[in-house]
Amino acid sequence: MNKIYDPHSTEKRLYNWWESQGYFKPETLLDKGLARPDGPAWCITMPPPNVTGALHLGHAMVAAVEDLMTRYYRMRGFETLFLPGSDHAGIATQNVVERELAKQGVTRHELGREKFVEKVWEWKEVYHARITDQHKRLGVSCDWSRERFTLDNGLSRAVRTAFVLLYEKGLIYRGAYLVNWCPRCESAISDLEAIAEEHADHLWTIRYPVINEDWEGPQQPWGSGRWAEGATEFIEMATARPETIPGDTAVATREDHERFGHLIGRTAVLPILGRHLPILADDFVDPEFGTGAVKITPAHDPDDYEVGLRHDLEAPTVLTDTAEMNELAGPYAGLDRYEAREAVVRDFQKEGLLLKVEPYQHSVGHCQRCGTAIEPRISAQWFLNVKPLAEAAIDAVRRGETTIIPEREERRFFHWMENIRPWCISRQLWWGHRIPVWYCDDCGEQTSGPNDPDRCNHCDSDRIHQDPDVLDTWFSSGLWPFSTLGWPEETPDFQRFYPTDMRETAYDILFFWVAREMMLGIEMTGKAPYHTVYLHGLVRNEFGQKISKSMEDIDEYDPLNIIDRIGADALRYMLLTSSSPGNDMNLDPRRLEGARNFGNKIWNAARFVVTNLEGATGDARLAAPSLEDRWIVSRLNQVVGEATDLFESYQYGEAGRRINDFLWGEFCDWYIEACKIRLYGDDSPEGRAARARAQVTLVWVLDRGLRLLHPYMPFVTEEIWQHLKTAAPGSDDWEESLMITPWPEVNKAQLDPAAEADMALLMDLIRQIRNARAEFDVTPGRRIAAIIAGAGKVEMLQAQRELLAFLAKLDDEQLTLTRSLQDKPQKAVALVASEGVEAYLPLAGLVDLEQETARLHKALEETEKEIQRAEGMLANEDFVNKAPAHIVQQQRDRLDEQLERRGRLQMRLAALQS
RNA sequence: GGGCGAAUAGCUCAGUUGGGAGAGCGCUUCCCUUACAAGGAAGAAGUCACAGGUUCAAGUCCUGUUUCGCCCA
Repeated sequence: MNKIYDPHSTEKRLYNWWESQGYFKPETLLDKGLARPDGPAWCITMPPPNVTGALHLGHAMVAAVEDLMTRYYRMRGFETLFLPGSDHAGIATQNVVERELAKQGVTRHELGREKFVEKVWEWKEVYHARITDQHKRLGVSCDWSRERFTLDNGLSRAVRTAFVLLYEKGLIYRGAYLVNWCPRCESAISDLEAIAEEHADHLWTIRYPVINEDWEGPQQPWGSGRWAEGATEFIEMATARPETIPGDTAVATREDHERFGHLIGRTAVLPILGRHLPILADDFVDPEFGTGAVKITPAHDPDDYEVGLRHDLEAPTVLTDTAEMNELAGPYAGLDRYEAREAVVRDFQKEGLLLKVEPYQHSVGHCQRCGTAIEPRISAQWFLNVKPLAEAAIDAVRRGETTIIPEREERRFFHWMENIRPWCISRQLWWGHRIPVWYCDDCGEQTSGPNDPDRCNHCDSDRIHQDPDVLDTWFSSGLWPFSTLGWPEETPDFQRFYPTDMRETAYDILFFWVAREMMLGIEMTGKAPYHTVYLHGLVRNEFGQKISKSMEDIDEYDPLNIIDRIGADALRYMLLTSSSPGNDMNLDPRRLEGARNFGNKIWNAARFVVTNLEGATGDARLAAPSLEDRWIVSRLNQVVGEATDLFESYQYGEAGRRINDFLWGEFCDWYIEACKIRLYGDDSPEGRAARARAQVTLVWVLDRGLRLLHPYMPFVTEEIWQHLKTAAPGSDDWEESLMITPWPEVNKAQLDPAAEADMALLMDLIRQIRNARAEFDVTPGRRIAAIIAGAGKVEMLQAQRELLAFLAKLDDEQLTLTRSLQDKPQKAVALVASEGVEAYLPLAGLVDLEQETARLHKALEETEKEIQRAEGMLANEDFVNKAPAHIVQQQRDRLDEQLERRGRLQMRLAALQS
């Protein structure tokens, strides 16, 4: 084994080996008897990444958490399936490919639908392969033989089946409603995909003339400057969107409006076009906003759309698919929406109808994928009435069929679900699942069904054509937990693994995806698709900024670069232990190094163990376990119990830190050091027996420690474990690989409180001696004399004499161990441990009386503080009466110990001063 | 406007039925001791944002405030 662990020479080799051995496949677990067909199964489907580009740290987080879970359940003996796949990501992928084409000066329309879709498939093949490779670099143990893609035949069949079922139930319907329209994508998008962004704009106050006895309408053409000549009454309103004026069909105010209320029922004249507009009363008008009157443009504003429905208004659409003014916009036809805005304002000014311009901050919806300002627009689209599905999903979470972690996300889930609106599922795109509905050119009716029809179901005409649009990507993603398992077929996988166990993803797609999976899962299968939703936070950079492709140091945050630099294990460990569920993480490169160092530390611990196994027989029976053996075995069992409990409650960060603390802080820092006595001991029969005992225990503890760490750092632990397996005697019955080795279980018989207490005392004593050595500037290597009064612990100390001398660097020949001391050495450092144990270090020539006195005073002060604290609590009757007995007892014990300690320190001080 | 989260050591973060404040990095001193300098030994460092309250006991529970961030409308 090399002195430094090298991930580069390890990771790919191990991954290929694991995969070639079939360890990622549930069948292999059954074949090897590691899981049973009648035993528990565990299944998670991977959130399918988009085939648009490369994986980022968010994906690395997904991979790390899900693979951790998977490896844990696999080791626990579940028939485990981590099912991978990717998403065609309709609008996102289409955009990316369109941008590529634009570089060559080609549009998709020039290419045509068929050719364009071919191009997208080419793109998909390249990036899909890349993403798969990247996932493998992260070490994910998913079953690639079951990999799925949302446009696969099987999944397309699931989409078709789901659509037809919902269509036949009447939950999917087509109609013309106001939708969010992206004029760049030339497609409708759902409410969730319209991202509201604050925008610095203007608010224009304008006025429309009102017909009265003086004025019956414009006599001069628009643009003459005399259009409103003669008008004597006006209604004023504020608008941020003057370009939509040609679409106005009413003006609204409130009945109680001071200036305009009396105009209700009268008729205003729409500038530009001269259309007659009723002046309406509607409570939606905010009297505080603008002038207290608003223009109503039902086809281009959500609020106005509602007003239009209430008052049965016409809703002329004045913008084209690409947000240019159409022929209904009169003189502005052909202008882009922003050019039109300027032109309209200019003309209003000219006609004396513009009253005021103010800066105005408001939020504008933008297309999630291309950032273009969306245009609310009336359009014929397909909708899914999700209301009843949402109710079932809410119910499933309320009943606890599905639990969301962290819990607060359940409240967000409920809030969104309770206010859900019909989901616009059609997209005017070319990349995706084509809507399985055919229109009849003769009777105009629709035909849909599981298979492509030849004829109209209604009039039997063969003159039918399919809807050109495709479905929202999230419609197919929403079927993911069961479509990937074979649904709608009752496949063995579906029967075995559905409902799945876990949905793990970032909280920012709770609505986009989890909500849809819940709704569609329950609707299609009658069961919630998983019993647990675990949501992790977003990965940000060191300064809390969202990591985006435009950042200068973006390469620093590329998971592949990080893996190249320090290995996948370090990245995984850092991601898994640096935050808690649902909370964002600021990635700190220093933590990455810490994680790498941890892996290297364990590597070197293993190197020590392995290199000290030469000549090992594996027969420990000839020597009894030492104190440190009993201690480390007891501690290992404790940690196994804690880690398992933490895993079961999804506290992976805490579990990872506990495992680290144990391996580094106890196994490496104390146990390995203690073992050196026996490993480097003599070759007598007793020496050999003791060595064998140490070797067996080292292997046993390291083996189990590696199992605990494996889900976090799969590569380095497997590599170490293989070395250990090769070197350790009696390892013939080990599994071939750590990843299929059982998760350790607590053996209560191995818990040894007495050994833990004795070891704690020894460690305390050793630390105090080391501390004194440092304080009195003892040369690090020098062995010093010591006199130890062991009181009731003298036999134990006697037995651990060698250990004590070795770890505290005491000179064995000058080490005196007695029960009690009559003549205490004057020129010596005095140390007080628990259980009445005292130690004196006669550091000839080094101990300054003054310094020692000061040191003792400081120790005394600390003890006094402790005593006051405990006495204060125990003097409080309420505490003694109301606190649980064990807490009170704890304080009493603490007080006794400190009182005893104080007594000894005082005696020592008195002795020094006499 | 409504909701949620965060505020703990110089930095990045843990802290789960309420019971003596933790880690990594950084800092100070010492050590290339035959597992590991990506290391070892010892140490310094926090009014747990602020103000109230509940409780024998509050970083932890409740109320309010401030600052930052997110979600929804």
